[in-house]
Amino acid sequence: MATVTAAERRAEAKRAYDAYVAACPSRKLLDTLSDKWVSLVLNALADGSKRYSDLARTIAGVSQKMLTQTLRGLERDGLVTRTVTAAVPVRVDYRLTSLGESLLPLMAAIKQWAESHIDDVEAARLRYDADSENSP
Amino acid sequence: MATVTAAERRAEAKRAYDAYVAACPSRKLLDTLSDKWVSLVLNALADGSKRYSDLARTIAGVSQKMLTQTLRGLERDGLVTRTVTAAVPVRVDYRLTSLGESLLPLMAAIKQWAESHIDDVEAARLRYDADSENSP
DNA sequence: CGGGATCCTCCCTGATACTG
DNA sequence: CAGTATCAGGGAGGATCCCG
Repeated sequence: MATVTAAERRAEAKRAYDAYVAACPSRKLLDTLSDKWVSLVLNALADGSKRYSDLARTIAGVSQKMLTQTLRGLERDGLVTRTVTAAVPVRVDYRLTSLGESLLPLMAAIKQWAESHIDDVEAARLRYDADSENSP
Repeated sequence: MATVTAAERRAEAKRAYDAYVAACPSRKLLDTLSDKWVSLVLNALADGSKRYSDLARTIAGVSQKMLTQTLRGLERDGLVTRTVTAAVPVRVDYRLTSLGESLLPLMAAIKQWAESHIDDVEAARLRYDADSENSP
């Protein structure tokens, strides 16, 4: 890589995806990944396929509308597969694709970080709010 | 309201934070971390402190309202520090705290994943949309 | 059981203007 | 420069009803 001209570097920089650019597709993808329901759904599918009702039970507080909407988006983006088993009653299973599984460790890490650092954050909030009372 | 026994309360207290529970503080923290601006701001502060205007320039498309609001939230949660330098004109610098730095690798990984897998996702979308045209 | 369709309500967000 | 204040609109998201 010794002979990389400045022009080549400029061309590369121009071509590479950059999530800081508002119009860049990767920025929009980052926006969708930064959805509260996406991270929870992906984590919920960590250990194999789950039925729709299983997901709804695991992720407390999600409305069926948002769950369906989130799953549709993930399916469209190739992160989960949707399998309908014709039976009575109908059975629908969701499972991570290999692409989804490549993302899972990152989402799991975020979720875990939130659960293990919430104490630090709440302590910081108390300090911040206490300071705010004295200034105005 | 159901009666909650002392044993139940003890069991609840003993249980670790679980982001799947809607009322759990860690769930709310996960929600704030799952904010499109939060991930971008944290990434923008990766290599040292930055001024307000630097951040606004780095993160294309953010309104000053949302940037300020996001920074205030991050400051309150103890993820960034805000330093005002009395001068003309005023200078305000933002920097990650150690807590914020512990989160940075995770956010950077997400951003990088988005930039490197956007092609796969767009391909999946084309396939999904193509299939949808044949069914209705 | 697993949604689709509808309605309705905030709040997120984007301009715009002003200040220290 | 680094915000604060205010207003308006648009879409995200919840609740409800219904169907295959």
